[in-house]
Amino acid sequence: MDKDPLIKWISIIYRYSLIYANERLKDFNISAGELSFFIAITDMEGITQEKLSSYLRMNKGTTAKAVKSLETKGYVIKRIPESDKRSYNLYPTAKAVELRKRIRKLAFEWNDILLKGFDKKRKKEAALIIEKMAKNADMCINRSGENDGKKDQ
Amino acid sequence: MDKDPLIKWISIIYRYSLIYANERLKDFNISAGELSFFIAITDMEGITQEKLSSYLRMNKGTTAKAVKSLETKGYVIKRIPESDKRSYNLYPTAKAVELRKRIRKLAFEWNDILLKGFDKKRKKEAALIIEKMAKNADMCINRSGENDGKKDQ
DNA sequence: GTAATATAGTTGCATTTGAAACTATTTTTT
DNA sequence: AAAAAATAGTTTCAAATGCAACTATATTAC
Repeated sequence: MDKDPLIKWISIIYRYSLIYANERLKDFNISAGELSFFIAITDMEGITQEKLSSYLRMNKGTTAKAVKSLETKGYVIKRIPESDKRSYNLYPTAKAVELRKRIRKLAFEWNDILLKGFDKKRKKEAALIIEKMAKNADMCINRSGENDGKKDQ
Repeated sequence: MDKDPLIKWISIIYRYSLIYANERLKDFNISAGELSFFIAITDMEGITQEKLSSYLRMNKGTTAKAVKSLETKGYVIKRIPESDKRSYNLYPTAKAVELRKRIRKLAFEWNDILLKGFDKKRKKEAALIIEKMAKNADMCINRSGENDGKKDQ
């Protein structure tokens, strides 16, 4: 039954997700690694890199590189707010906003592939389980997985 | 509710799994990336790199590098079988066999962390769901997710 | 039995990512 | 307000991985 640890399957899902995303995103000149950043920035205009890192649980170095790349590609604009000159507010360009729906759709199509053969109830269950597992992992690594990485509501 | 695609959570679980494994494996001089290879080789003595790649759904280049590293570290021995001089049979060294139980335990401890707060039934359900999702991904990318990556029946 | 094809592995290059050291700014201490 | 600490980003290095081109051996076709 569980002769293989979960990490084996998680690893497969993750790596194949990247392969899928890279393939589907080719036309947009967006890489798989940039996908989550693209979505988050178009969803939360003005977010800082710090918040973005915490939202996606990404290392801030990784965030810096992804944002710079999206900027170079013309999808993101960085603006230094008067209130804090150390930070950037990140805004999607018109070009990014225009693509937003298509990119999101594509990301959710992968959900459908992963959940193929699941009935509605199990789909919901799967999403809850995955999210809970991620929060458990977060809690273990950061002792802070209880609020989706956002400021506490 | 599902404003974030599953890939966001999968990505977190995967990346945090690596962080956890790297930390826990430090003393053994085994890296997180080598973990699955280590486990598979100690479980299936004599397996070829080809089979290993297909079992773990890893690119064969990645497999080559991981195996070479485990060989350098003294955990794996490669033997060319008479039957096919292109291939290698991979065997764990005594040192690897000795560590096997501890390494496996450590990998499964991560399962417990991921599934913390799940009752027995939901744990089982979670494992099934994850495995099914991986197979769905595999089917999508390779059209071949129905037999655990082993030789086709 | 040679030529063509397939299979097993390796290597070089690129991308994704984390860690740690670094810079610059802001906040806190005293 | 100067010193110390915290915060936001950047950069360098290394690991994990996929891909594509490559070598070597085996199998299949003709």
